[in-house]
Amino acid sequence: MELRIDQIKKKLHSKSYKLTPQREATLRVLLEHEKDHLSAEQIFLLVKDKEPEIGLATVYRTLELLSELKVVDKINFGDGVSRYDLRKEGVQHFHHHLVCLECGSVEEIIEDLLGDVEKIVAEKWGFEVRDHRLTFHGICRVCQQKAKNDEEE
Amino acid sequence: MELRIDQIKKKLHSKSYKLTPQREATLRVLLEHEKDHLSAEQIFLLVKDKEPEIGLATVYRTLELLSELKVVDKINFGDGVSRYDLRKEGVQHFHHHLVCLECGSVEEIIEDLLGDVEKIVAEKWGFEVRDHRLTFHGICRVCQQKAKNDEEE
DNA sequence: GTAATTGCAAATTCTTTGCACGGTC
DNA sequence: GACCGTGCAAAGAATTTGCAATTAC
Repeated sequence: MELRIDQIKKKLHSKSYKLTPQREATLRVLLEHEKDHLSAEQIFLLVKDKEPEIGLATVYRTLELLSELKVVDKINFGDGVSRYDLRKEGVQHFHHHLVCLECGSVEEIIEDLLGDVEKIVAEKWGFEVRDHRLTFHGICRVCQQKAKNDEEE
Repeated sequence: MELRIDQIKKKLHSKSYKLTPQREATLRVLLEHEKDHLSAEQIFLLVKDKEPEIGLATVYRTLELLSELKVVDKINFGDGVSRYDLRKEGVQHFHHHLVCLECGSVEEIIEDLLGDVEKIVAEKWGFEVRDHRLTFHGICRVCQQKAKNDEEE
């Protein structure tokens, strides 16, 4: 984790941004909740535990900055809020998501399933792919099992 | 087009909703702009030409209703607004999008490129896919050409 | 007739901005 | 001391809601 923070610190410095305590606290929250797809508000509340003085606007500004540096990705699952997701280290493509329509859980797929598809898009549509967003909506394993159990009753 | 409206009318009635002039005008706008990914505001302005008395709230309520009936899909390209896209008739899956980072154009891919990927998700993650959202961000053919021309100058 | 629907304005929610102050090299 | 970054409050944008009046079936 310290390593990760250090890398990001260098990235900031290379563009003459500073790693302020507020920014570091925000980063730590993101690192501690890598799988959670937090909203700005949720991040703000968690950061407040470490840095009680921080304001919501600073969190927004930090997240925007980290987006710009490609440290986080801003995503949107169709509820009204933006969520922020740390880029996986060393993984070039943005990961995919499985959103359960039943329980709302969000699972991540780190593997890149779109290699072939991107090739097709490049060849057939002449489109140079830089990034992608792929989300599946459906029923997760747990809820499928639950439905099956309910039937048996 | 009249056929399409009639089908939707039946769908509404089957859930004891009415086809009001406002709803019909909204539908007509959507049908006339099938490729355009309009925002609620844009739809509102277009509907106003047909039904000057309509209010923005009604458009929002209509779009929500049509979403519920799976007549339209609500999508989000990461700018602050929701956009609404008519479901293609007879096409089960939701189509994909190519968003150009340079000029902002949005192209549609109607073909389903995800058949194999959905199979993998079902087998490997035990996830029952109901729908998907796939958007590629990159550089469109036109902007690639433009960049090439600029280089040559 | 009557339950559904509308328009309007006010309220909410999420996010951004203006600005004076504080910290850092 | 210039400049970047911050907190706060106010502004802004998108969407939702309450309600009295209206309308489709």
